[in-house]
Amino acid sequence: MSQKTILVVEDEAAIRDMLKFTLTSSGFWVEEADNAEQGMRIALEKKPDLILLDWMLPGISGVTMAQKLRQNGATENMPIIMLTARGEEEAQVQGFESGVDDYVVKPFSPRALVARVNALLRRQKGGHSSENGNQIISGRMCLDIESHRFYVDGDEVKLGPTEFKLVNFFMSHPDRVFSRTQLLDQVWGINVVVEERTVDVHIRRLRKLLEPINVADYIQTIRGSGYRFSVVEE
Amino acid sequence: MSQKTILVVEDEAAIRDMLKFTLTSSGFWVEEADNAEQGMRIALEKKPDLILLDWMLPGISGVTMAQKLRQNGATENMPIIMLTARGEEEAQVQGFESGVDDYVVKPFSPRALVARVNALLRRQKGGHSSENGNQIISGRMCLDIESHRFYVDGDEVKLGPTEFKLVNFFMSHPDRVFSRTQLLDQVWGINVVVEERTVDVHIRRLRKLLEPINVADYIQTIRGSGYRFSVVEE
DNA sequence: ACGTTCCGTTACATTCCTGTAACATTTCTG
DNA sequence: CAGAAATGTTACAGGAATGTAACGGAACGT
Repeated sequence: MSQKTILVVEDEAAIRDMLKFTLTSSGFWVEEADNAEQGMRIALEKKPDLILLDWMLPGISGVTMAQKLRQNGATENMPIIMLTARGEEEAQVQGFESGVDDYVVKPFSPRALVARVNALLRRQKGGHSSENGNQIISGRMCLDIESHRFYVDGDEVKLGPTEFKLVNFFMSHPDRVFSRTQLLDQVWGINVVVEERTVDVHIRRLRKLLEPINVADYIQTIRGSGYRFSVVEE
Repeated sequence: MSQKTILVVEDEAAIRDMLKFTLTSSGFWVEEADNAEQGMRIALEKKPDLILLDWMLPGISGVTMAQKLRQNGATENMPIIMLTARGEEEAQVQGFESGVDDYVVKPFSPRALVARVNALLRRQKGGHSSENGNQIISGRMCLDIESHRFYVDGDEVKLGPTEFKLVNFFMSHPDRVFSRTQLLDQVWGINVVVEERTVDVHIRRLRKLLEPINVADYIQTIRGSGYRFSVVEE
């Protein structure tokens, strides 16, 4: 499989260098741009496999650029990860509306970022780790959407309907904290009204299933914020 | 393995470009047509490995084209994936014509589409279940399409018309979950309007036939999602 | 016309899952 | 350390999803 190209659009040189170092060490080829215009040009020329896009850019903002990317047929399906500064909660919502696939809040750990990048690339197509396009592989776990099966270390683990949806959502969005409300919206669906604590119970049920195989700590509690699924050790 | 050719028949240029980009990035060679006549011509000339066909086309519709493809000996067994819009899906009595191998509802994620394309191409070559001529062999079962007979461990099991179609569909699409609606579309046909629970009853009848020979658990219930045919043990 | 076979529907039985509440435990805060 | 807040944990009742059987009718051949 060929080397993946990642386009980094970020005006701060320090962060850009850090990103380049992190991604290069992980085996990616990195293209750089410090503003949206240059970013667009490189996106069209080099056709990167993924774009890391800063939310705040001088001139044309990251959101606007994301929208332009989505409108152009050639760049329409490029995975985009948005970089946002802390405290821009509204920005994140708006980011999703503009068709961004994921976002990362600064400051972030390099490992977490790489995990997110890999997850997104995996969703994009077959990817390095999986041959089959419709399965998500995360650490020792593997989720096959089509056959509706879940494996840990190659052995199947039976999941109930909600458990399956939860795992599916978590594995598609690794290393990111979700509040109970967000989980209810994403997994249960909007317009479904249930107690927030219901989430806890289902997390518990999932953990209980994963305990015997020692993968329960993939699901982490972020006190005061919600839950996070992560392949990275605590 | 040689490069696979995929014919895209789609009138909207934007979607066509997006498809071409997506498929090309995944290593396919793409032929394009913006109407059914041109599509038919290319299908006959280039003999693509797979056809992506829009449901709504100016002039001759995608459905009609699919039927014509099926009637022509040269194009008879080309895999077809139908693209349908959400609105049309409901208007045209959700689902699609039999004769189509798979369908994708717009808007779709490029990743999902590539996954479907790969799955279909894999199936064509005989992936999981081996198709020798007009026989499908799966585990202890063998379905002979020509003679319209069904064998388990070499002994014939008599199947009714619907049971035969069900088994045929399941054995052609192993290890994949289908909702009741999908099964109705695929096995009963698009324009047949029956209760969803009818599927359950026929699954029951099929299981009852397979019980005496202990192969009933090839058909598995995925609570909340539908049914799945699989050679794998429960 | 008669019997057979198959189909779709319905009604009822059963299984399994879910949401909630109640209580236990941990973590935070002053 | 005490109290509060957040989360872990368990049990249970109700309900949704599915299994199952029986009925009436349509299609078909005899």
